Amino acid sequence: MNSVQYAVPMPRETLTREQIVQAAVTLLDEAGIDGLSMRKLGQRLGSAATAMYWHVGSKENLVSLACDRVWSEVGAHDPAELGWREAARRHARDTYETLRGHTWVIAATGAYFVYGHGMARVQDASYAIYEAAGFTGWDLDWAVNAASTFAGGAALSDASLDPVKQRGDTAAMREALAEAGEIAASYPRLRARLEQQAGVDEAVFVEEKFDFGLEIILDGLEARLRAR
Amino acid sequence: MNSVQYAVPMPRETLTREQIVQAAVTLLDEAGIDGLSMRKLGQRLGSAATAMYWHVGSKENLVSLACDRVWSEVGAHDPAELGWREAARRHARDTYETLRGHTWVIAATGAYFVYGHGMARVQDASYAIYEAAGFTGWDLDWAVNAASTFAGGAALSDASLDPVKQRGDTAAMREALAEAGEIAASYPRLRARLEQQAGVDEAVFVEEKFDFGLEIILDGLEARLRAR
DNA sequence: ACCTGAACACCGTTCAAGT
DNA sequence: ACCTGAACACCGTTCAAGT
Repeated sequence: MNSVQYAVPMPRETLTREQIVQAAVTLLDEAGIDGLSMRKLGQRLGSAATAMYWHVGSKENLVSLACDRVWSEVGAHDPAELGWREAARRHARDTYETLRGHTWVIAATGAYFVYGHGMARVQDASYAIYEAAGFTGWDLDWAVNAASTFAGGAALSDASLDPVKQRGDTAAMREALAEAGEIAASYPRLRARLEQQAGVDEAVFVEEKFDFGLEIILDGLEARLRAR
Repeated sequence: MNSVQYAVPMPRETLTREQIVQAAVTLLDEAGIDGLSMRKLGQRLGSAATAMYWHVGSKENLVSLACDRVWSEVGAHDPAELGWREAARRHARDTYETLRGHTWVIAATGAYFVYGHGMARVQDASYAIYEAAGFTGWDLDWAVNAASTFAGGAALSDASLDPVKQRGDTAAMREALAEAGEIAASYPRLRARLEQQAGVDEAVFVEEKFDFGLEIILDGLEARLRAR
């Protein structure tokens, strides 16, 4: 009579670390770094908020895992096949695009300790590219750093607009934006540039801006190689 | 008999917006972005946490004001006096050093909308420098962007170690660091570089790394100017 | 092995009330 | 004009207890 002691666990599969991290990424993409809470995440997964602790240990670790999952999206670009400069170009663009799709990674990186295989693999790939270019020793570190710092900085620029996009419809936010515009307009050079930029397609603008900086850096690195 | 209706306000000066922002910067420097709370701040200032709302409106606005106070620390570097390249160099270094002293600005920039006169002044100064170099139109925007994106990216790199430094003494943190080391060591190129870098003075390392990247960018920009 | 619920010590913010 | 205290709706995390 009590052969079935409790609900059979058949249709209700057990929670997975992978599943939790995936849900966290989705929630972060939708609601930003402040939009993630263990309770909201639990609600989405249909379980208690505290169930997650068994799988991921802490919120910090969960965010770190989520970041690493994003880093894993960055593709591989073989310098032997493409030539180092083209591989470097694609690697940097790919990194930037990936971070742009998950801007909360920037805020997370500043607030939590983030490191994992995804990020390490991207770093290693970067070293492979600049090694193929001919850099060795400290110059190799510097070259890798110049390119990836620029990509990270570009992502930071984008991330700074994220809080606006996240709640752009509130009155307080519109007011803050208007105030920022007024401040910028009170500096002659900024006003002139804003007038020039008005009405330009932002997507194209951002793309060209990134490509210009990237080519500048690749030019500079190539000049260093020749100077040897 | 009731001529003194309540405590005379003589020695107890009134709270000031300036005072609150200053205390917030100090607290943020000490405890990082997660270390700031309205209650802790109120405690430091000897008043109720809710007293701050009258002066700064919200935590978001307070953080924005704190960031702008940091931006105000960046100095002015006159291209007419120093030459554009030296002015650009000092401007970028100054920006980087300032952000390095207040790494929470990076996390704050990703989580809140941050803009103010301090930041606008730094941008305007940057435009002045690259205008003096001879850049005009969109190239001027791109040149300003290349340099400041690199400085921001370098600050982001530093900020990523901030969570570790903030609570480096905990067992969980040491474990996380050791795990990160193990991960990196499993990639051949990263392991080789880590072995090379072991025992090098980190301060010098960081400085040289930044200078290399900066000169690369300035080289690249100068080449563009010549190509016209 | 995996999950729940209650509990704890925190948060940001609002608002009526005080001086 | 400026500040307090209580209150509200949230947090992350621990832990005993359940299945």
